[in-house]
This record gives sequence, C-alpha cells and structure tokens, in this order.
Amino acid sequence: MITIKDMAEMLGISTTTVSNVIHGKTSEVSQKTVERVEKLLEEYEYVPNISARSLTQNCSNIIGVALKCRKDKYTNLIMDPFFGELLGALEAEIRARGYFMMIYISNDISEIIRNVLTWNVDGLILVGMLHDDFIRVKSRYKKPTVLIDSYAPREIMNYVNIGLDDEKGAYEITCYLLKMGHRKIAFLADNMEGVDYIRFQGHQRALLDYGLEMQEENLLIFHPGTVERESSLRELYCQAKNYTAFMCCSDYYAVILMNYFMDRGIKIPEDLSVTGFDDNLMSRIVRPALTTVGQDVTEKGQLAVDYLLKMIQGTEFSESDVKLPVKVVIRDSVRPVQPEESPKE
Amino acid sequence: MITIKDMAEMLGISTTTVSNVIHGKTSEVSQKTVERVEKLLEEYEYVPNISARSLTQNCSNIIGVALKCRKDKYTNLIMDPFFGELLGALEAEIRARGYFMMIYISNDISEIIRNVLTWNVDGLILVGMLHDDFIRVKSRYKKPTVLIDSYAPREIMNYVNIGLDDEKGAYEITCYLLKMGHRKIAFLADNMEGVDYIRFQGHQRALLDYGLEMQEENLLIFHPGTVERESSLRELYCQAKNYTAFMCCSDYYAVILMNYFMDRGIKIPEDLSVTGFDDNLMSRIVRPALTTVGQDVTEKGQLAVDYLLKMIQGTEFSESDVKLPVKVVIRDSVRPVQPEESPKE
DNA sequence: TTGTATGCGTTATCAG
DNA sequence: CTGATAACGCATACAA
Repeated sequence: MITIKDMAEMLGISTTTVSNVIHGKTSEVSQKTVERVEKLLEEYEYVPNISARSLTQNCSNIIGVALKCRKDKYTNLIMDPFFGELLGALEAEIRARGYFMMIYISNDISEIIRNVLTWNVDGLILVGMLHDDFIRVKSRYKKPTVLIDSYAPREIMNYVNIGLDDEKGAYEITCYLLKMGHRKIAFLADNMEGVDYIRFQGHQRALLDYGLEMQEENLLIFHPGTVERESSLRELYCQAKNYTAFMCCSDYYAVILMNYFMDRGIKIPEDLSVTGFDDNLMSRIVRPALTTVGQDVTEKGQLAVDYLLKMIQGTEFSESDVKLPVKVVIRDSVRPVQPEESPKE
Repeated sequence: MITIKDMAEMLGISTTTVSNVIHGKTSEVSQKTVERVEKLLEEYEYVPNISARSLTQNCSNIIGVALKCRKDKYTNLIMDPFFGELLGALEAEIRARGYFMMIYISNDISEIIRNVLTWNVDGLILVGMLHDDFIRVKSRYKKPTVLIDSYAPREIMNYVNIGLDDEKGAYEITCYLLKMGHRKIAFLADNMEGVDYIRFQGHQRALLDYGLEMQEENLLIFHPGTVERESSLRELYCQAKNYTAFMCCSDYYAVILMNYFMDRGIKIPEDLSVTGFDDNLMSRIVRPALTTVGQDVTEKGQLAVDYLLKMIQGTEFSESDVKLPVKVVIRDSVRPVQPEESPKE
C-alpha cells in the first residue's frame, strides 16, 4: 500500500503537493508536477487510508445504521424481508452519496452507543427505536440522527423521523375490514409502544367511527421473539374461533399466523380473514396473497439518507415528522362477511 | 469526547500510563494510579477512537463483507431472504468476536476493491463471487479472505471456501424427483457458472444414474435480474406443459415461478412439481410448502467468520473447501407421477 | 508554485 | 512504576 509520503519521496517533492493533486487543487500546482503525480497515482493504484483521513478531519465518512433487535438470539431479525429491503435501500443510497454504512444490530443499546462513538460516525440512522432508547442515544451522541419508524417524544428538538402515516394506514385497513362486514376483529401487535401503538390508535378510531367499542379481549400482544413459537401460536389458534378477522402489525406475523392456522384446517379467507402491514415480499408470495398496508421501503431509505446528509451539511430541521403515504393493498386474504355472522369454528 | 491526552493532563500523568490502565496492563502501574484513572474513565465515559488505533496498529478491526450484486438496480438483492439470513448470521458472529462489519454491495468489482483497501479491512468475506472476480480481488488485496458459496479455481493457493455440497444436494433432489417418477424435468438456473454450474452437474449425474440423458432443451437459463420480470416468466409458462417438474437453483426463483404458474391455473403439485434450493424462510411460508435442499445458513456464516479469524491470527489453510452437508427437505410441492405419464397441459 | 511544520488520538519503545 | 518521544497517514495553515 503506497502512501502520500512514499510518493513525495519518489518524486522528490513534498507531501503537500501530492495531497493537493489528489484533491484536485491543481490551480496551485504546475501542470508538469500534476502530471508526474498523476502518473504515479495510477501506476501504484494509490488508495487513501481513511483512518488517517478521519483523524485529521474529525469525520469518518461512515453512516451508522442501528437496529435494536428485540428478538431473542435464535431468530434472526433480518429474516423479516422488510429489514432486508430497507437495509438494501439504505446501503445503496449511502454508497451512492459517497459514504459507508456500518450496521449495528443489538438489543443492547449501550453497546450500540459505544460502537457509534468509537467510530465517530458522521451520522446515525436509528431503525425502530423506542422512546427511551432514543433519549439514551442522544444523550451521548450529538451528531445528526435520523429515525426510521420511530415515535419520539415532542420534547426533543431537532429530530427527524421518517415514518409512515401509520395511524391512517391502520385506520384504513380497519375500515376496509369493517366495510367487509367484520365486527369481531383481533388486533395483533408486538408491543404497545412506538409504531404498534399508533397503529392501534388508528384501529380504534376506525372502530369508533363505526360506533363500535374496542374490546380489551381483542387486543392480542405477543412479546418479541415468541410469536413464531409453537406455544404462542397455539394460543392464538385456540382464540381464533372468537374472531372473523385478524389484523396484524406486520406482514411477517400475518404470514406466520396464516400458515399456522391453514395447516390446522382453518380456511383463509373463508373461515377467517387476515391482514398484514408493510407490503413486503412475503405478502405477495404467500397464497392467499395478503391484503395489507403498503409502503415504499426504498423511498423510505432514500429519504432517510437524504435528510441525514442535509443535516450533516448543516441544515437544521426542527422536528420533522415525515409521514410517507400508505395505501391499502387489497389482495385475497379478506372475504366479505355478514356483520351479524358469528365467527366460524 | 474525552481523549487519553485530556485525561493524562487532568491527572497530571502521562498518556502512556493512562493507556496502560485502559489495556489492563496494571501490573506496571501503581494501584493508586489505576484507581484514579479508572474513576475518570468511568466518569467521562471514555470511548477509544478507533481511527487512531487503526493508524498505529495497522489494522482496522473491520471485517468486510462483499456481495457482488448481479441483479439490476431495480431489484434489491437483499430481498432474497437467503441473503438477509446470511448477513444477520455474519453480523452477529463478527460482533461477538469483537470486530465490526462493513458491507459492500455492488456489481462493480473495482469499487468493492477500492473500498476494501481504503478501509484497510482486516479480513474479507466474499459472497457468491465468480472466478474472475476473485482473482481480481486477490491481486490487490492480500489479507485473509474467505469465500462463501464460490467456486475458485484450483490454482489459487491458500483459499478457503465455505460452501455446500451443492453437487450432492442437486444430485439427491434430482434422484428424489426421479424416484417420484418424473422424467421430463426442467433445470432452471441463473447462469452456468459457479454454484449453479455445480448444481447442474449433480443434476446431470442423477439423470445418468437413471439411464437418462440430459436434453439440452431442459436447461433453462434466465439472466440475472430478469427472472422476476413478466416476460421471462411468461416464456417459462409457455414451456411448462413440456415438463412434469421444474428444478430451480434457489427457493427465490422457485417461489416466484410457482406463484406465477399457480395464478394462471397450473396446479402445483398436481399439474407440475417444483423444487427449490436453500430452504429459507420462503420455502416454509409458501403453500404448497416447497420441497427443497436444506442448509444451515447460520452455521455457514459462523464457520466463515471462524475460518477468517483463524487466518487473521496466522493459521494457514492450504486450499480448504468446506462443504457443509445438505439434505433434501421434503414438503408439498412434488407429487408422484407415472414415469410414462406425459406432462399435463 | 512548492515546502515546512504541526496536529489528529493512539500505541510502542525505551530510558529513567 | 512512570514518562518522554516517535510513529502511523493525511490535511492544512503558513512560510518561502
């Protein structure tokens, strides 16, 4: 690996001059020297050492992407195609803008913070963080940060969140279910914080608009990492007969649920309707194809990077809460029902 | 961000001593000093600057993971759950071993090389590279490299590849199809290099064992990035009636194909049997569940990291070609057929 | 137009 | 047990 110093010595000139040529400050260098340097640059395929550059410039050219993995270690978070898509989109955009992406996946926030600080990351993208986590990160990390799919408290200044209009999405898909005659709807969530909570609110609003009250027993929460497990699924299965529809907070859950039920003889959508949220690969691939709430993941990733770079360049956003549009994607997992019809066994 | 220098000044001692305490070389420092330093360390939440460390130690603590993305830019490579799973496994293992992961996804090898050199990555994991790419990378990057799912030429010394016993996997699933009576089998691949080619060989061997000859028209190749597209699928659809089974080189392709066919009235497996390769999330989620060749992706990732770190620590492996075991996972996408039975329309 | 000197944060050598 | 000092590769303010 050749260095600037090496080349300066070889040409009998100073490192300053070589550095200038590398950075295109050719106005300050004679044409002849420029050529000599450029020849060497090419010949030895010079590649700058970014550690050294980071040190002098106090910036790293790294964008950190942190996922708080709330699942247990046996299930791999990235397995949800939503994350794969998002990471792919982020990677492409970050690279296109001349930065590098470093990923941190952990359920230990302090580990994430340590890594981010260690690398002196120029900007940070936080995916799916909850309130407290964000506070903790910001208390230590002062550089630009963009959230994806998070709900931060209002008190925090200068934060940007790229999310969906989750409330509306949940509202609309619930309306759709109601319009199709469903009255006994189970709401399946991961937790009751952040995105899931907002979706729950949209769900409730729709019920109210139809003069229905949310029944407590219709809210089914499955703690992270357990939904795939046999026992929790069996529990859901036992309760299935009380509902005509399951509204799930992600395609991933919806699909797992759907298959578990189908494999045990429940016909979807004939016996039970199911909806998802995300519109990722799985919802399209599954049969019956999943009726879900759609979003443009690629756009989400691009937008996040876009905001972040603007912040890095000095733009201040006072509390931007970007809500990307959502739309109900109707496929085949919901069937019309007579409102008075009781759930099938 | 507090630095070692800052702390040394505050305590009126030298940076060396502080550094020693940080690294646990307490045998050379008085107990009293140790305590004073540790107190400060905690109070100011000292985090080392890794750029500086990299500079002095000529190592970066980064493991590069490069995927050559052979698809066009509209389809996102990571969307294939196989890659998501693999990346998740790699990330977890790399972090657990005290390193950091930097991902490069690009179809431009020289871009990948540049990035790897710029960051002075300690080791490199190359996923799905073809012959020429590997040669190019190695000509510039001399540090330890581990391949995943690649087939490198014998001439290259000191390379490690973590792959599957692809030949055997393809052989066995073909045998399974043959045993089920199938005689008109289409083989669907991405290309005729690397892994896909080896799988093709296994396929052929099985045919030979059954006294059949591989017919040229049974080999269907779809160039990267096109298989999802309507036109290529339609083409496949038109040819479907010539076969009783499709053997696909990945679950991803199998699932896309299967759905396209099913949506147009072909019943699977009644009219046509389909098999995949990988046994990832999709094969389990789809209905009929996909009969495929299984592998342990997590183990694959762990093993790759394991080898790489051993190489970084100085172990030499002369041409290790690790072939992880495969096994045919029988699910519901293949049905028995009378050998003389001709393909259904 | 070119060169010198300095500093970024850390580690390592070696002398005290 | 402790501390000066140099070195890593690069960028930049300033001097010539």
